[in-house]
Amino acid sequence: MEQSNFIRTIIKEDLENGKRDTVVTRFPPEPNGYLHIGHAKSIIINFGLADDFNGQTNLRFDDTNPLKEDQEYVDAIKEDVKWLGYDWEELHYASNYFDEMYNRAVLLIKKGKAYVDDLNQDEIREYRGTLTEPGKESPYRNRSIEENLDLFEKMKNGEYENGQKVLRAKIDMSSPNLNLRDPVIYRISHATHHNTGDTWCIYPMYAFAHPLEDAIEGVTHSLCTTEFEDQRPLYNWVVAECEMENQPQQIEFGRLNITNTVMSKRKLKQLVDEGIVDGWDDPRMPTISGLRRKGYTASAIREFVQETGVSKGSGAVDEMMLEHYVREDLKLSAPRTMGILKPLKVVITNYPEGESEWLEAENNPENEEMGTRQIPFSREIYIEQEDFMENPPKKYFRLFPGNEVRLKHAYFIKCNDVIKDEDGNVVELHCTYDVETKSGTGFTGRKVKGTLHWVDAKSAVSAEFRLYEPLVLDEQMKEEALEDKDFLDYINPNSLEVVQGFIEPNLKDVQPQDKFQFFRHGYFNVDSKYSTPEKPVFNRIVSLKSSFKLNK
RNA sequence: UGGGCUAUAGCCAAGCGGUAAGGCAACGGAUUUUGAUUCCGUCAUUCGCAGGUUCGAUCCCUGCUAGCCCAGCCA
Repeated sequence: MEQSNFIRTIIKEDLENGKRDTVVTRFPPEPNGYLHIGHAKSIIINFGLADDFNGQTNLRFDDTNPLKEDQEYVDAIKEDVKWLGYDWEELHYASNYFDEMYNRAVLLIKKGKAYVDDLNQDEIREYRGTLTEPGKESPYRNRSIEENLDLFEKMKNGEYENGQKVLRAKIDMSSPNLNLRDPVIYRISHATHHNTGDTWCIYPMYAFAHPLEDAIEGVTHSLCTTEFEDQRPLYNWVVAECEMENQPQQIEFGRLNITNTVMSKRKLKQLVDEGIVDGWDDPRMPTISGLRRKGYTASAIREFVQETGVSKGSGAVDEMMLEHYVREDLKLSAPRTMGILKPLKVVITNYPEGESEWLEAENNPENEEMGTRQIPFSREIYIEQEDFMENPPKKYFRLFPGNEVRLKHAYFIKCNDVIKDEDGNVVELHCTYDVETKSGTGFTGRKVKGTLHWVDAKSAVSAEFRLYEPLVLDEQMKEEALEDKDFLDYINPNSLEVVQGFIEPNLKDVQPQDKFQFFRHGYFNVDSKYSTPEKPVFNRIVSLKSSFKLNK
């Protein structure tokens, strides 16, 4: 059952009442950075809606500003869209329409609907007026059509410096909608474009270019975010005055916000440029590539976005919801295994020295098709440091002196002695095991409250685990407003914790992007950048939910 | 304080004049060799507020209030 939302309703009506007989959407990123999960929402809405109505979706690079764009971003964007599971019908570049756009601008001039302005940037701003006061007309506003044509051509021919002249639409300097106060539609920029090279030195502005791109491609429903709502009258003006055959309809939806998540390309780029993160695909980044490297699956992202809905609201979705969908997705597909993040050695004093045995373990008790594996067990093992307390509070089910617990897939052990170093730190535990309690034998003689995961010390494989927290926390960001600080001053110092531990020997050949559940720790992904055959590196995708709270 | 937009549970969100879907979170309880999962149950007599229209209003009208967006030669 597909969810109901206002855009779907509009499209359905357009189809039913004959306003449209097909649906064409487009995903139009500017190649000036990597895609983030907010873009994923746009992708899913555009491709999803077109799919549902047997329409088509194009990928179009909105590359009208050579100063900020780069081929690297074009490539990354294509990869991310594909990885999310979508195939575009046609691939376009706005820059391929520069000739057409130029001609349409000339048409506007000929119709007396556009003029070349000599005002500089500051003057244009002053003449624009304010939110509450109307603007005033530029002294160059009433140049003759011939002069405008001549000047515009000279702009194109490179006879002026950057900023010396612009082409403006002639609309209404007193409009309450600032976008209609003679918006600039072409500026001079002597810059090399990633696609058109040095062919052009004038480039169309978004407000002029975007509606033309949509119209040229026959887009029916041009879906964008709400900050473009005020541009809609201008969008329609451009389509009409440029006499475009197709008339796309712009519809705006609320952008995706997630708690404790930076969702601004500008800020994300800042984090990358200043080296605060390890590139656009740093697992802490909300980029598609970052989420992928962290271990998120495309289907989890799709589920999340779909369940999160489409509306015009501007609220923030709880990050817990994103985490929920990746747990849900990996629950049956990720093998469940044991990893020790912060090891504490345990010697089982009554286990024969030099001996070891193999124990059978299910790979996923909720998915029997995943089969079983054999894991070694012997006299010395590692358990988690936090699974032992010398002086536990009430309701602590794990190990403490005199207490007996179950070792997952193995035996019951009881803690007898605590070995400490000179500083009083617990460095080793001496326990005894009970042969009769072996897993799978159906032993019911007595019960224990806790089950611990463990790894055989002799055969354990060293591994690195990377644990993440949000890069910035909303609570701390609130102070930013009060204290006039940059958001970089609020980077969470605990956003990355690296620990060295152990994994089961049968995990020694893991490959990048392999995903596992380590019992009680959560879901992990083999890092695609730092993991090596000698030393696997695991990124924690998400922890398991836990109702356990240590109250001291 | 000009214009545009939005207000439904702690969060996201259906609902389109006939008496409040769903998901996340939370909280009980059962099962459990992951304090996980699973299961069962609880969670808006009321839809920002105040009026009005109507037999009947979350839905239509009016007026308030709150929040978001707009003064790039960015997109």
